[in-house]
Parts: sequence; C-alpha cells; structure tokens
Amino acid sequence: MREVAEHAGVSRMTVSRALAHPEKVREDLRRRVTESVKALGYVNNNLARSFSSNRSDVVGLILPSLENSIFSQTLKGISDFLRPAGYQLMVAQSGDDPEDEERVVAAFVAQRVCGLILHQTDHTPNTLRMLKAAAIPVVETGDIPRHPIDRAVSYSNFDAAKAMTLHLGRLGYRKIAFASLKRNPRAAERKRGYLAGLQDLDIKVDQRLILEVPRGFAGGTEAIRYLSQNAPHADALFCAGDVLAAGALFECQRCNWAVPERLAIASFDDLDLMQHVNPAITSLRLARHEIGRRAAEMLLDRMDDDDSAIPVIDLGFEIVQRAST
Amino acid sequence: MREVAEHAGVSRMTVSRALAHPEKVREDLRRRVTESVKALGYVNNNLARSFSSNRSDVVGLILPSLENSIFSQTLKGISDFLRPAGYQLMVAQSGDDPEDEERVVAAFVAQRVCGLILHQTDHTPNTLRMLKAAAIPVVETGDIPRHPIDRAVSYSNFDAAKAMTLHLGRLGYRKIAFASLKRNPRAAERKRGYLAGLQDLDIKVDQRLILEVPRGFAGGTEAIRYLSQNAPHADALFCAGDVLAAGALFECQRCNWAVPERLAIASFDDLDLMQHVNPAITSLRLARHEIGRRAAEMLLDRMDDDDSAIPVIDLGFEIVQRAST
DNA sequence: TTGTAAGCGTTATCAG
DNA sequence: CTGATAACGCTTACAA
Repeated sequence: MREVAEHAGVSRMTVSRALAHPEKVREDLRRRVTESVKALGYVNNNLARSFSSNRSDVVGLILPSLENSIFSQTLKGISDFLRPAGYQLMVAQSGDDPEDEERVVAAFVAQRVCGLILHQTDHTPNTLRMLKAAAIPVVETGDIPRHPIDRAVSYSNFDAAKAMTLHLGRLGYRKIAFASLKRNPRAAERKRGYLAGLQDLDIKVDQRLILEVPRGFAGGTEAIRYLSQNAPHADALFCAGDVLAAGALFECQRCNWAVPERLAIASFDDLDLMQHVNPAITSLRLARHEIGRRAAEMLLDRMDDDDSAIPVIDLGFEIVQRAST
Repeated sequence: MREVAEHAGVSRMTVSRALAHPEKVREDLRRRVTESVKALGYVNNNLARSFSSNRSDVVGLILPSLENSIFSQTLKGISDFLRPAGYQLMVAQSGDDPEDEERVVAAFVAQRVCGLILHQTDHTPNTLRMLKAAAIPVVETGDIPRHPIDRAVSYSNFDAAKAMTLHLGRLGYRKIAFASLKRNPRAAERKRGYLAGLQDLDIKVDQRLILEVPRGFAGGTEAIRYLSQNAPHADALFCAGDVLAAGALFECQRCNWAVPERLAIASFDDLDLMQHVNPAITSLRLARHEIGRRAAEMLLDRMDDDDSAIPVIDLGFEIVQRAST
C-alpha cells in the first residue's frame, strides 16, 4: 500500500480510504489511487485489514455432512447471498457430533469469523460458552431450536413429520411404518412428529412398524426387506431420510411390490429425484436454498446490530402429493 | 495473551512458544501456560498469528457448483484431509465461468489463503497473473490440464469418455448417442473422447446422435424425448452428466423402452444412485473423494516446498459394467 | 531455555 | 477532505 501511496502521490491513509470508503475521498484523488492500484497490481491484504479493524468478513458454516446434497442446497443459498455482499465462507462438518462441532467452533472462533451458521441445534456447554465469549452473531438452522443461541432460520422437523403422518392418515393408511436414521437428532425429531401424528389419528403405536436403518439408498432397500419379513401388514412407509424413500421404491420395483397399492411411500425431503422416479414420490418440500439465503441475510443484519428481526423464523414446509401415496 | 502471560508468570513469548512449539518450552512452564489458558478461556487469535507470520492456514477451494453431489465428494475428501492437519477451508463457486473464477481468486488472494484448489482448468490471463504474483501453491482438479499452473490431481475426461465409448462398441452397440451439457468444459472434453472412441471403432459420426441437454434429471428426460422423435435408430445412450443417465432411465421406464434391449444407457459418474435403479446403470467410477484427499495432500506437500512429487497425477477411472448395457 | 525489541499492513483517531 | 501517529496481537530475530 505504501507503494501505491507513493505512486499516487498521496498518503497511505488516503489510499486506505479510497478503497474502503470511496465516497470520503475527493474524486480526483480517488481516481489517481485506483489507477495506481491497477498499475501496480496491488492486492489489498485482507488479513491485515481484519486484524487492524478487529472485524473479519469471513462467515463460518458448520454442516453435519459435506457430501449430502440436501445440505449443498443450503450451502449454495448461503454462498449466493454472502458473496455479493463481500463476505467469504469457511466450511467444516460436525458429523452430527456435538464434540466435533465444539472443535470446529473453537477453530472458527480462533480464526475470528464474523458470524457463524450452525446446521445443528444440540451443542456442548463449552460450545455455548465460547460462542458467548466471542460475542458473534449465530444463526442455527437444522431445526427450530428449543433454546436458540441467538437467531434461527429453519423449518420444524417435528411439525413436518407430524403433518405428513396426518396426510397419510387422511389418505386412509392405517399401518404406517416409519424409517428413521441412527444417530441423527433431526431424524429423532421427525420420529417424535410421526408418533404425535399417529396419536392424533387414534392409531396405536406398532413397534414392528418403527425401524432404524443406515442412510443412503441402501437404507431404503433394508427397510423394504425388513418390512416384508417382519411387518408385511404395513400399508405405507414414511422415510425420515433424504434418499431412503428412493432406495425403498427401487427395492419395491425389484420385489414387484406395487406402489402405492401394496405399499405407499412418502419421503421427507423433496429432492429433484422424487418427482422423476416411477411412480413419483410424495414428499415434504423444504425451502433449503431459501433457508440458507435467509440465514445469511439474518447473520448480516445481526452484524449491523440490527436487533429488530424476529429471533426465530420458521420457513415451514409443503406437502407435495404424488403418485406414490 | 498478555493476560495469560501474567497469570502464568512468564513472558508473552513463552506463551506463544508453548502454544506453537510446545517442545521448545520446559515442561513445568508449559503446564503453567496451558492451565492459565484454560482458566482464562483464552482463544488464540489466528488472524494476528497469520498476519504476523505472513502465512495463513486457510486453503481456498473453488468449485464449479456448490450444489452438485459429485463435487461434494471432492469437497469432503479435501476437508477430511485438511482439518486433521489443522487447516481451514474456504469455499466459493465459479459457475464454470472463468471471469467469476477470477473474482473469487482475487478475493481469496486478498484473504491470503495459503493454497488454492481449483476444480477447473480454464483460467483468464488475469487469474494466472494473480496466482503467479501471489506465489501460492495451486492444485487443479477438474480434468488433466494441458498447461498445469502448478500441480494437478484428476482423471482425464477425454480418456474416460473414450474408454466408455469403446466399451459400448465392444458390447456391439453401433448407434451410440451422446448427451452433453451446455457450457461445461468438462462435458466438452468428454464429447471429444466420445468422438475419438467412435473413430477407433470405425463408426461414422452421426450428428443426429449428438445432443446437448440441460443438466439434472430433466435433461435425461429431454434426451429420450429427442431420441424417440429424431433418432429412433439409436441403440445406446452415453450420458456426459451425473444424473442425466438416471433421468433418461426413468423416462425409458415411462415410455416402456426396455433397457438395455431397446436402448442401452451408460453414465459418466458412478453415483450411488446408479447401482440402485432398475436396471442398474453401467458407469465410470471416478475416485472423487480420493481426488479431493490427494489434492489436499499435494497442496500441503507444496507448502512445505516439497517439489519432489510428480506435477500431474492421473487417478484414472474404472468402467463398471451393469445391467443397463 | 527464556526474554526483549522490532515490525508485519492496515485502520482508528485526531489534528490540520 | 487529508495526513500523521498510534495501535491491533502476534511472531521473528536476536540477545541473555
């Protein structure tokens, strides 16, 4: 920057101002500066800037998993909003383990991120302490948290699962099976919603209809195999996981189980895939991209000390009825 | 840090050393420092550290798209390697546009990332200039670059597509259609490979069999509709895109086109999906997670000024023959 | 092995 | 609107 200042015949301070607050510098000087910057190929040192001003423009994002397409949508939503606003995005995964999350939060706080988006609502006491001490805005976004740290943008896993269960009940299904995922707090909430839905429908819980399977297509395959052996009376299967339902459908095709006649299938996430398979799968549409966008927006508002907004935004969901139910 | 130093009764320098090079501090002092750190809840300021030492521990990653599951795999591979090594990951997307990439590179260079992984091999002159000026290690990874900037870890889109075309030829298919993606340099390379394969097979190029479709399942649907109207003589369809092939298969199911009897389908990427659909789809298995891991590894080697490694690593591919061909 | 002093490149502050 | 000066919190280099 010193070189630029000399080249333009002004002080370093003027260069700094011309770059950060152009409106505070007289037109002619500003032009001389920008020309010198270009001539010398000067690249601002953001590290020094952040350090000096004690405020960085890097947002941290912690996702349960980096290779899950449903999180990619949120990631993109966040990035789409952040980048035009001049912010950078740092990512890491927590594997849905609060201890892992704690380590990442520690690293991000050390990195002095200016804000944090957490796709998780369970945190260790240490994480909460660090976040409080760091005093940076935080937006949670995997579920509607019971005790939000700061702000939250999400849908309610409980409400969505309950609504789908009621929907299946309204369609006449009574032996509704539920396939959940192990060690996944959001899937656990969905299971709670499913159980609440059954209660509203006056259907007694049948433990044989509640399963836990691994994630991915293979989990869906497993679910169908389990049902055909242990619970052939099931008339519908509600899958808590993204691609479980598709895996289940593919296995039904192989077993010649007609969907929805032999078994109806409903899914929790409306991936593109759901509307292209045969038959198309009934699912819950969640505004995952929008959640990311809004979370980023909220974070930026928070950085400007805008306390006006509602602390928790529930973006809801939509049941998309298709041929599989 | 001053507070920690006072609390532990040592100099700030000793604290710094105890944290960065524990082996260079006597046991008892080291313990006093770590205890003070814990007692005061001190979090190291990585910004100041990076700024002062003029070397950050943040790696930049630029992907064509953030919401594509095939890139997620690479992203995860990178993250899995970087995080245990104590590095952070900053991500952004380029939309396969070299101009966009240039903007992101500029931002990342300003941020003083210690290395860069680019999932792209076409760059603007300005990007190259910046990268050279910044003198940071760069690993390219979307294809085998003709003129690598620094290092590269990838497979060859050309080789893979050619091999699959030859494979289809060997199976007896002669009217092999190819579905490519618009504005995607990697798909363009794959098309070149397809054409080279045809030549080796002594099959004359039939322009009616070469299509360009939008990405996603819908593109596959479109490909089948196009073929049934304009090129019903096609006996195989080789899809250049990740989910195109699945979309095509689903449309075949709806049209009652038997796969592979009426039309064989081959895919470029071996997503999990490919082995679960009916029939399972023949595809090219690319070590996407491994590419990420190796790219990160190479980057870290480069930072230690390790010039020993081979500049370009071709991780190859594997043809997975399944029921669809 | 530990401590001292200087400086990294920028912005905040205040004076002109 | 512009410029001089002093931080910012850490590490490097050197001295003890």
